Amino acid sequence: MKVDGKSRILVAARTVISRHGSNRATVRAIAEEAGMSTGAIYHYYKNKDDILYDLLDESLSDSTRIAKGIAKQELGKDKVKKEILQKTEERLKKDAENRLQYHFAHEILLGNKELQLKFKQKYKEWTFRIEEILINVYGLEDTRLNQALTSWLLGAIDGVILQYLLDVNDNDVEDMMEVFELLLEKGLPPFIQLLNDK
Amino acid sequence: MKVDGKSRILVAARTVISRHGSNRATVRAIAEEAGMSTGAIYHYYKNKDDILYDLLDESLSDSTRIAKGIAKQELGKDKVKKEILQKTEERLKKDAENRLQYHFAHEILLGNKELQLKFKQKYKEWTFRIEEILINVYGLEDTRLNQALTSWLLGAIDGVILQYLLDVNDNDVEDMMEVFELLLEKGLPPFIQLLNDK
Amino acid sequence: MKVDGKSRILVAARTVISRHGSNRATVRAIAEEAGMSTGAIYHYYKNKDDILYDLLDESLSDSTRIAKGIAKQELGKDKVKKEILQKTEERLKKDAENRLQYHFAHEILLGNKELQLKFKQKYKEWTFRIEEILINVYGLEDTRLNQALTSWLLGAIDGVILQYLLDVNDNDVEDMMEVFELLLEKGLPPFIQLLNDK
Amino acid sequence: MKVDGKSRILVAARTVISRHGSNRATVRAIAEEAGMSTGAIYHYYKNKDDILYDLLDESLSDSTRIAKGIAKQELGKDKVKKEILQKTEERLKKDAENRLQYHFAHEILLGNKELQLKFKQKYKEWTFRIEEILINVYGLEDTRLNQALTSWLLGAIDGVILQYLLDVNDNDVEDMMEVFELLLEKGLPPFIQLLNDK
DNA sequence: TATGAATGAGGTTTCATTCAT
DNA sequence: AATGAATGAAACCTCATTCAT
Repeated sequence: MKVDGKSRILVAARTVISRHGSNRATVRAIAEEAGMSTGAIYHYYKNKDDILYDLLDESLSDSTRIAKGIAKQELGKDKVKKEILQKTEERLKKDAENRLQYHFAHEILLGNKELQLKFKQKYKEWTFRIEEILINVYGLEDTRLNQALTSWLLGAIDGVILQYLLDVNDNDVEDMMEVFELLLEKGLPPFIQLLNDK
Repeated sequence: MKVDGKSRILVAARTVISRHGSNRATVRAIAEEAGMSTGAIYHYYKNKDDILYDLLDESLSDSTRIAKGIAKQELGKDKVKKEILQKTEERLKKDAENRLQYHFAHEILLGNKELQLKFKQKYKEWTFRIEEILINVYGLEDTRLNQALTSWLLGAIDGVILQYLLDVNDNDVEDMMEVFELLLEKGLPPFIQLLNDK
Repeated sequence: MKVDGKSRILVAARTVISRHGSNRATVRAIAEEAGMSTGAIYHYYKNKDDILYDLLDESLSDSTRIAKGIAKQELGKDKVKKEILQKTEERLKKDAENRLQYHFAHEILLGNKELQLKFKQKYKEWTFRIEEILINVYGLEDTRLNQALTSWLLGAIDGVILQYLLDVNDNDVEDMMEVFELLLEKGLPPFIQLLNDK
Repeated sequence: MKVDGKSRILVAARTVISRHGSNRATVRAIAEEAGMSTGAIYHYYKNKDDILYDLLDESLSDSTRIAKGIAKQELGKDKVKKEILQKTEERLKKDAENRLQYHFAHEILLGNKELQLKFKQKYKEWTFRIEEILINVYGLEDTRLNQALTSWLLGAIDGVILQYLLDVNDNDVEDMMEVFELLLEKGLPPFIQLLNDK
């Protein structure tokens, strides 16, 4: 079955961006990886940014699907926690995907407004899903600090991912997850109670 | 008093890299900001990367000094907590400095080994300082998961900083700090107890 | 009724080249406008230049037909003058057609010999027609400067058309035509007498 | 004496643009002609258009200076006419300069607004100078059609220049000038009288 | 020390043209 | 007849770095 051009380019771009040590994700490099000429790229995409957008869309959709999946389930609370633990562990290990996301972050830092907007939108959705879970599973009430709490949780995961990408975190993922599990099981419940009581 | 060349260049580089929207930190831009010619830059530095290294050194030293300062103090526990809160709040607000650090992160992701090593070294030192504080202030014992815990704490702060840089975190810094304070005051003690009991 | 491929391409090319603001008349643009693929273009034409040649032929034939039409008519002198005035006014207003002609001019300036030859041939014919009219209507005799006079007349019209294309001529076409009419009616007769007397 | 970079580039650009048969005035070609690398060009000019603007400025300033020079002189009428004839003849023969101006015209046709504005401004000034001359030398009064008349005169010259550039005008410049002289000497006076009487 | 002109490799993008289907 | 994916050369431009002065 022939794979269509856009898909090939996206796969190649993802590969190139993720490749450790890859100097830069140039159009030339993407084209080479995709096995086409640079000109061919422009047959499918108007410009380089458009490739990035598609890639981001894909990448963000994945994350969102997972977040939604967990939040929407009519599972027992224990199952939800297990689900979160598993997905988080998987994410810590998805080097390529994480590398990609930080590539986007860098683009945004360089001033790419369009990318920033897309990212912000998705981030809002994620915090919303997390909040949903905290409410359903942990009994979080509607406090003034709900959003701040979810931001800290999301931030912690992102921060640890970055540590792994930069290779400055020597802990086994299993150890990190053990602490995380303890947090979810025993740490969060009383902490959320504190917030509710405020 | 004449400021020496290297200092001028470092200040200029910091400014240029941090400048919001500055698309690229070119040698030309740094030279211009420093009020010298591009050629002059190469009198003081062998190449552009060397500027980065010095800058990273400076930047990391700052952070380390703060961490050391807090850990070494023979202060009462309350004072230490206040110190941490204040420094953390300050850091969340130091846009330029944070932007700089993520610039380094990006360079490392692109495969700059030398930078990576320096970063790793410093990161080790930070986690050590944090652990020290957790031991002195919170009575953390020598558990197998000490390092994982400190990594989560450091990661959370880095992750939230990144959220602010990317402008995807709409919470006031004050709200974020309120949750953080609650964590330090009421959340951590029982959590550390759990770890000790394991 | 099916329109044959070449015609469709010519119409499309004319449209694209003439389109105000159209930055470039690419084969792709022509193909799109013609509702076919780029490949199809090359079924009908060996290369892009050949399209231009055909287009020029068409365009020049139009002008020539008009010139011939006026010259050949066994009309009264007044009718001929009216005819000239009307056709000239029409031409000043045909933005698309004029834009096309200056596109050809540009190609010639870039060194396209073939185009140059075709153009030259047609230009000769036009000056011949104009001369014919000057002889029949104004009684111009066979002077040494006949050709120079016709060149000035043709040149004036071309120059003014260019002014309009470049949007540097703010006069109403009606004002321009009023002066032109005065020239044809009252200015040329004595001037031609002068030439005859030389 | 060392020639400064901008001058060298301008001279080279002028040469390249003017060169008959030159396929296109690319930055590479200009750099080659100037004896520098393409990168060096960008040391002096932000982009290619800026070179064009400088070139146009120069070119237009020349024309304007000539127009001003003629108009401002407190010369006798005969001297002014001689001056006009001489300058016009010179211009018909300046192939390189004329080629340059039509290159600008083409850029404007492609939609370069900035260039268009500069051109329009200068064109206004020229028509003003011509009108001045017509008033001082030929006694033209303040009629409604003054501007239209000057546009025709300017247009005629531009049109004839284009004929020469395209090599479709086989007349000797001398013959063209003879007709032009006759126009200035004998043709214009009665024609302007007609306009005044309207 | 210092300048800034110059290089050259490499970036993104455009486009006429070819060719398997 | 027709498609449209693909090529490859060449366009403009950027930038770390070198070097004569």
